[in-house]
Amino acid sequence: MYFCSFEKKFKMYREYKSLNLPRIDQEILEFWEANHIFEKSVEQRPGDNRFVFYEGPPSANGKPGIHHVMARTVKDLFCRYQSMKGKRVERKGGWDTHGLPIELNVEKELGITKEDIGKSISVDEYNERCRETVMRYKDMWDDITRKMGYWVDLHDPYITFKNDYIESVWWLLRQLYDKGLLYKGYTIQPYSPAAGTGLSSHELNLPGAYRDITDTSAVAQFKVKGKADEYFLAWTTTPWTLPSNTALAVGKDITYVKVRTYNRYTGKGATVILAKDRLPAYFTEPKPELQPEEVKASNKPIPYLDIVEEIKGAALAGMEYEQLMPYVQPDKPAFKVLLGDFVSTEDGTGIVHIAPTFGADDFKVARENDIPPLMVKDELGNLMPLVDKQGRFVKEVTDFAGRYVKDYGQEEERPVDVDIVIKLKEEDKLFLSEKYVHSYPHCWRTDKPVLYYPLDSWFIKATAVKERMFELNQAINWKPKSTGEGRFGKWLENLQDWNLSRSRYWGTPLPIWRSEDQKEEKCIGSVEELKREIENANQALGLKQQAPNDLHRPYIDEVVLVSDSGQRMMRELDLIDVWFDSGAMPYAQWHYPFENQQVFKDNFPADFIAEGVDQTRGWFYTLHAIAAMVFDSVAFKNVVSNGLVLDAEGNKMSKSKGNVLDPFKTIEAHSADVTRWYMMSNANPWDNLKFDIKGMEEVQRKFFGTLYNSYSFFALYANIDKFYNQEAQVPLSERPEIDRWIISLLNSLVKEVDADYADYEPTQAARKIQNFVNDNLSNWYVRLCRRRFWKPSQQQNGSKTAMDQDKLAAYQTLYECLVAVSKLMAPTAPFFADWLYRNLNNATQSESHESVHLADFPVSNAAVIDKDLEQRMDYAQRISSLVLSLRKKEKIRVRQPLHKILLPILDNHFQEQVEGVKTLILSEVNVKDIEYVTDTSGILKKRIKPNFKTLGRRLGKDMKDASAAIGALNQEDIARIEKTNQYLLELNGNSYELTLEDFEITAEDIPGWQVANDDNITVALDITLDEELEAEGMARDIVNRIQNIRKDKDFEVTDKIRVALQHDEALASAVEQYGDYIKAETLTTDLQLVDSVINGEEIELPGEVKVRISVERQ
RNA sequence: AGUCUCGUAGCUCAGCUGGUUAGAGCGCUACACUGAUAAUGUAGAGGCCGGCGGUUCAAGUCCGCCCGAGACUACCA
Repeated sequence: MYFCSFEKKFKMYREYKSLNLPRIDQEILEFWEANHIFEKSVEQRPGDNRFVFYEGPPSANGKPGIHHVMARTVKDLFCRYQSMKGKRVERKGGWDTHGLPIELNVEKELGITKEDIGKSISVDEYNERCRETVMRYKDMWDDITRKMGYWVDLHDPYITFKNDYIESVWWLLRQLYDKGLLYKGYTIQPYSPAAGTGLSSHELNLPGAYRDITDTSAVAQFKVKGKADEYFLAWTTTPWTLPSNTALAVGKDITYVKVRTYNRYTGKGATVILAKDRLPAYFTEPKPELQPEEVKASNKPIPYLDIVEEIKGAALAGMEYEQLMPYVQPDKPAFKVLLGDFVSTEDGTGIVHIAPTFGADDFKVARENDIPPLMVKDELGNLMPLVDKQGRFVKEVTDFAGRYVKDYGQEEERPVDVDIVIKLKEEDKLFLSEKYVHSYPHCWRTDKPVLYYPLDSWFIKATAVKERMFELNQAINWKPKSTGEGRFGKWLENLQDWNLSRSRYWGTPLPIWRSEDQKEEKCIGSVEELKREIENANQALGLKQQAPNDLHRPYIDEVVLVSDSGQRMMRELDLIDVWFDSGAMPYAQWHYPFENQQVFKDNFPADFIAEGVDQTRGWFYTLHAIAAMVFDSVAFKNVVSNGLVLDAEGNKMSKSKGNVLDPFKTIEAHSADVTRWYMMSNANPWDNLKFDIKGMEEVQRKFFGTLYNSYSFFALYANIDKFYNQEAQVPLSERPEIDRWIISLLNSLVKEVDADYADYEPTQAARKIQNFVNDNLSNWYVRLCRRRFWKPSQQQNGSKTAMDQDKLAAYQTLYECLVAVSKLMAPTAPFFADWLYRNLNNATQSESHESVHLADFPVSNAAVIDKDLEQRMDYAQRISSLVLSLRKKEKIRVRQPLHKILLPILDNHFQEQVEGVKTLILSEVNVKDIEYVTDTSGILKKRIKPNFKTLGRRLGKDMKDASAAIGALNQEDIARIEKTNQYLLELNGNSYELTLEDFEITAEDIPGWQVANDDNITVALDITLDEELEAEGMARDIVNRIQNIRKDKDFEVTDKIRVALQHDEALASAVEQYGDYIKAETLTTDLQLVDSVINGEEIELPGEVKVRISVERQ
């Protein structure tokens, strides 16, 4: 692979035909693996200086997508950075292996539904299938992990279905249980009567779950207690819940009115109460003479007699009313008006009917106000709501007993809602009934409507530690901040208890056993305890049970324990929410507290985690909640939540749209580094990324291409000159301005990039590196210094060619920059960075690290940062740019030297600064001199503007006029202000004393010259030519043509040549005066002007001169 | 429905605590350069800074409302 080595100690710098990034990926990957670079990068750092990272476990049940590359780039980058900063960064991998998606997957593959489990397939068979499925794509995940360069330890990952893991989870649950934070309660959950199962919100969010259906809505009249003909009006889209009504809710600040009118169905007089804002929805206008006939049976708003009273909702609270449909009596006082913050006046009447058994809000507000739900006892004596689990009314609701409350395919004359409405109408309890179209959730499996139904569940009383969680969150550094304060903070403020229960099969079983009468229970916190309890039970109940080898269902369900009073206890059949599994990883990954107590202590809490924003209420929350509740601690100190990866059009990538990008193909085609760099540099990781291949190509060309070019350039000449960084460093003070400049910039860059990485700002870091490489290193430093590298070293003592100091300085400077850049970019583009570093360092052996990832992050040297110098070079760049634009305007080629630049100067410092970079500017733009034009010359035309910042505050309203007045000042005024440093501004009767700093004065023009401006710099160019300049210009053109020929003929850069040039008047003085120059530039040993050139080629020179020239290798 | 993010040139993005010609890169067009050459430089065209209203001497920037895109959470009479 390496070229011949002529000095044994050094290898040459590797040179390439072209940049092939995917091959670099491959080569470096092999190198890392063969030499265990990842392991070394961890182990070489001391254990008492850790940076703790938690890997959020992916599920290997699905294939990795491009968004995973995004999330993992963020993770990898900061870990690599901290590694280079000297931290020991262990990264234990993990797999999330439980949960509904896995079960659904298996069911789909087996073509079964949940009901089949335990019937057509046994639970252990089913779980076995889940266990197999779970790791289905593990190889693919491992592969993408390698290929994208994500360093994570996959040899010993934590796996959530392992017994040890489950045991730690049990231990955590036991801690919560002991703190009284675990309880069983019932709550209103989506429930599918047709499928006989509760549904998770995940299932409700499946596409197609919400569909528009037409329901019969009713506005019912609830009779106010103790008043004749006075009613609360409440609207419902589910009349079947009216028999279960036990309360009404109003808004505290909503204004209600009492309206006298007639019932449209019965014609009876009625005073109805509703929100004032909702009046127009039901009534037209007051009509004191209104007759009952006028309102008859219209579905439209009706007139009313008058408004009797206005009342705030707060004043209604506590009022009682008569039960609307008295089938079942409550066991406690009910039928009261409550205050609910969810009440709005957007639709309905502003009064909400409350059926605590069939609505989440209803349930909550009723419980808070101690209003009972309406329940009956089933045949076993258990309480149940007025609708059974099949979705039918219980027998106690006599009129409708046995009827389905929604459409479950039953055949009937009318929906039960309609019959209820008819009954209310007959009883003078109906104000209005209408058809109503709304979106309603359906069970994705049976396609039938879902009911909100009270179900038993186990909860974690998260609300009890809400404040503490909020407090702890204040200490977490969120990226971006808004996710922590907004999304996460708000979530914590409105925290609900955590519903842990899942009635499923493949998950961590809830370790709670209950006696049959439900009065005694035990929570098991370890396998050992389980064994002990089994032993007890065996003795007490005469059983021969053994602790199961697998803690999953169904084996664990078979375990019978015994209560303190000697009753049999069976396990509560629930599994726990998989999110608890992942939130438990800080402990369970180490099998804490059963093993690894010290390891855990060393690794808790995490310094850093990162996942997608969608994990805010997922993993981020569960980590936080468990740490807060069990350890009264944060689980992580810094968290980066990255946004989504969208397609180029900004659509979410989804399989159904077919716009999913295969991460393998992307990486194979464009390399991991381009993918990573593109993702980090294009937008902040927390913003959504519109993933566009064109953007990737741009990154490849602009950044990697340029950096590669810079390296190739360096390698080409360093090999020729045998520069292996062995010489003593040329002191900075002895290096040219431009070297000191790039070194200064480099050190500024190091400082800023270091700070950006430390602050979890990868985009800032990437952009700064990119900017440095493209604009400063390549387009300025290398471009301007090219000839320093290829000019021949000065002969010393006639024989020995030692590199002269200027050339050496150039090599040392460029080398230093390239090595530093490789280190700065290493966290983000680990492959290319290592390739670059190793190409450099393998040749020079200057550092002992075999990989850039084992090196230390560069340290900025404040002593070499020279802001004045940086500004100087900025002037040089801008002035050069202006001169070039003038040349272009005047159509004068750059090879034609010119006499001078005129540069107006406004202060001495500016002149000093420009003087420092004068030679640079002159050679860049091919001009002989700079002439500074000062004020005193009197030829400058100046422009004056107010300084809005200083004046704005003082002048206030007069600012506008001041701006006009100041703009109108003439050259003499400006001169006077500059001289006296004061100006009295009279405006609108006010006078203001202004000083120089209240103005911005710029030189704008030099009358009679072509000028160009850039902000506060103005440049003019002297374009007059004389013979000598023309001769020099011609000489340069001749050099140029000879160089082209050299290149056409594929001469080596070092080949010496002989040149014969056909004589022409136009060339004569050029060759005469600049012959030596031409020879030196082109490595010509012999330059002849001859009458005719037989061989060779024709060249064209300025002035339409055509001559023949012959160029021969010596 | 609520919460949060985003909306600036054809595309991707900068625009700090409000300060007066709104920037960069890419793309496009033209020109130049040619010992980094499947590179490089210069110039040009291209913007009611999503809309409306407000605060202010001054708004891309602050506030309110609306529209659009997206995410999450919830599902409501």
